[in-house]
Amino acid sequence: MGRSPCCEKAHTNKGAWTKEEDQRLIAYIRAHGEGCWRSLPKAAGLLRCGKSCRLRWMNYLRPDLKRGNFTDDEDELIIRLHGLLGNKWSLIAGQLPGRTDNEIKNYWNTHIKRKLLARGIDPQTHRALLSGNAASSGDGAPSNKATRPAPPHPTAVPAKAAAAIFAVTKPPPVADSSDDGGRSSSGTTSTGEPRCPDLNLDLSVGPTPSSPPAETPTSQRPVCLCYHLGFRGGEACSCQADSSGPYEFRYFRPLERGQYT
DNA sequence: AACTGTTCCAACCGCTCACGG
DNA sequence: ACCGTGAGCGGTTGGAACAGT
Repeated sequence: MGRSPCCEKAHTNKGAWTKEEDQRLIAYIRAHGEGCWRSLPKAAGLLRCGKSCRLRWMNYLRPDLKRGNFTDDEDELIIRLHGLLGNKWSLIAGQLPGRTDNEIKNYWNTHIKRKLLARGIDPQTHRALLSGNAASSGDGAPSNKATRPAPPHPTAVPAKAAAAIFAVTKPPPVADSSDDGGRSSSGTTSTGEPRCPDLNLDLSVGPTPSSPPAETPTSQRPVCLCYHLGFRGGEACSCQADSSGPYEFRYFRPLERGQYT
């Protein structure tokens, strides 16, 4: 049995891509678009595995990629999303336009893990580490955020549930976005620029935006995802919550390709 | 300057998922 | 319902770049 190999290994290049290979791949995708990665290498005249072409394009050559350092906002969002989703890098990347799953995964393993450990937080469970090697290390970690309690259910939600959470839904009415006082997760700064220009999420939990819950018992109310992620009290979302949880919830939607630059 | 250890990231590998026949 | 195929995902690795001695 066994799977057939994804490509003819004997005649494929491996390792770092050359500029010429990059140019060929870019030119081909510009001309024909993405799709059918298996046949792309041959069609594009590349001695590469289709998977390798896809990876190179997705992680490095795509024109909408944002290169450069992660911002503090992105850091915090990644941490919270990881607390909710676990190692679902592609889902996390879906909420960070211009960032790739591979990039986020690398960044997590090289930076954020260490950052959390310095805060005294276990990067896998998002719970406080046992005293002894805890946050007191004082290497400059922000204090407020370090003391935020871990989410109630820190382990990853099942993949399908996670995918459902991030299901693309109909965007909310435009008028709705104008009266949130710039306090949503994609709010604006005093200069009118988006405070978090890349965080235009449309995460739906429960009913779709077109059918908001009417009279729902508290225990059955849909949970605002930004609330779940810790953006509360106007920190980054305008959900109205009282001691029993959020009454209103916002729906976030990943930007369509081309909506961001 | 030379060597060694560490960090970081691009790329690979193998597995699972989704879909069409 | 089942099976085969292709796409996508997450874990891991190799090696270049950098820092320290």
